[in-house]
Amino acid sequence: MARKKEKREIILMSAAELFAKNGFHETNITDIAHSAGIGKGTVYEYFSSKDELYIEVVKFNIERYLTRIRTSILCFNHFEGKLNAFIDHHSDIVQENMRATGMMIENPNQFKIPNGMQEALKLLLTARFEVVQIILDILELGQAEGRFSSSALSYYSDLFFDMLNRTAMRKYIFKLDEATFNKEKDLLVQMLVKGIN
Amino acid sequence: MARKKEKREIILMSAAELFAKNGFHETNITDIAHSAGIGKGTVYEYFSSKDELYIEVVKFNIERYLTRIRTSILCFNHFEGKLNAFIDHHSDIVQENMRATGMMIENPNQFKIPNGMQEALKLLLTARFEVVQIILDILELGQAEGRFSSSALSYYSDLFFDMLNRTAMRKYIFKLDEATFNKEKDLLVQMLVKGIN
DNA sequence: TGCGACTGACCACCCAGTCAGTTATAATGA
DNA sequence: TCATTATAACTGACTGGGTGGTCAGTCGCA
Repeated sequence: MARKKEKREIILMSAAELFAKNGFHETNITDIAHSAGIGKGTVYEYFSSKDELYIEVVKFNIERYLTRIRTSILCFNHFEGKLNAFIDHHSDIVQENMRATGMMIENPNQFKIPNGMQEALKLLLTARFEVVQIILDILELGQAEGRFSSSALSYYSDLFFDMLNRTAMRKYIFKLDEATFNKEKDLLVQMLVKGIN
Repeated sequence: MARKKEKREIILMSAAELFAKNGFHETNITDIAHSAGIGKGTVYEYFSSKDELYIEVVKFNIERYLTRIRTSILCFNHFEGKLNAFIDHHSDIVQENMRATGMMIENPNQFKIPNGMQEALKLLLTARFEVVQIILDILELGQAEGRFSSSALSYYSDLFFDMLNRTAMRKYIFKLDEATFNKEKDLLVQMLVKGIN
């Protein structure tokens, strides 16, 4: 029984890696099975279709992301601590698996998704809302601390998610050294704090 | 002769529309041909493969986007005018064809692209650089006008492209009325101007 | 009448999903 | 402890559907 759950996890991890690296269409079930060290048929013992597997991978990634972010900011009580923890952990996750987080940005831009994948899209949209809500909570805490006053924190939260994401990606894309990256993170925070009206 | 070029354009437009609406994999040549009002074989008189057609569509979209943006900001001489023109026209283009511009955001996030499509990825990355350069020029103009002083305008330009894009997309996603959208555009500009260090 | 534009039936290939057959594991009993 | 059986887990050759690309033949214009 534990064995069953364990193997499911292995398939999920292999699929997550391949989907992340190559995308949905360029990943086939045979490759996933091979990467998980099992036969193709076995995949279908655990997941009823490629679409379902993809949805489960999305769920898996979202779960992992949210858990990690929520845990990381839990131990801070003030605005600055929470914000920095969020920024650092988000950056780390992007670094480790750019596409898994990228999906939250990327997929919601698409109108039509293959076959039964509307489900995956909904999950990603919901996940984005949850992340933005986390950011909003942090900003409201900052507001309560008198850092700024604004009636548009919701808009800024939404924007900030993309700003942070781009900042984290820049490190990867432009192969920035740690010092430059840290400087950009500072500029990001300053822009947020000073820019909010 | 003119006829030949004209038909090529028709195929390109049909393909652009379908790729934009449904994505690469969910668009097949038969549909493109049908939408262009021609037979499937004819498509291959003008384009050697689906990949090449996609690349040409990407070029076509980029060209159209850059031309329009450049033209729109040309007739302004000062920071504010140029910035607002850029914002408005970018928003309009996003509105008209969200995915065509979205591609500039979306695709560069992918590492592996199907078959001979690395070309398309390179084009999109280059296009993004060009847009960011346009923004940078505007910001430097603002700096020359004494609006702000910073040594990181390049970073802010890069960030601003995503900020603007998200702002424009919010209008569509959340079906914002014109007044709310205008308010968010104002907040965006204020955040940029006040947030730059 | 010749030539270029056009066509869609056809082919070759890919791949998700199936299933009959095999292997591992657990259960039972002597 | 081991033989036997039952059940679950596993497998990969195979199938069917979908689609990119071809090409022999048709059409229409000069």
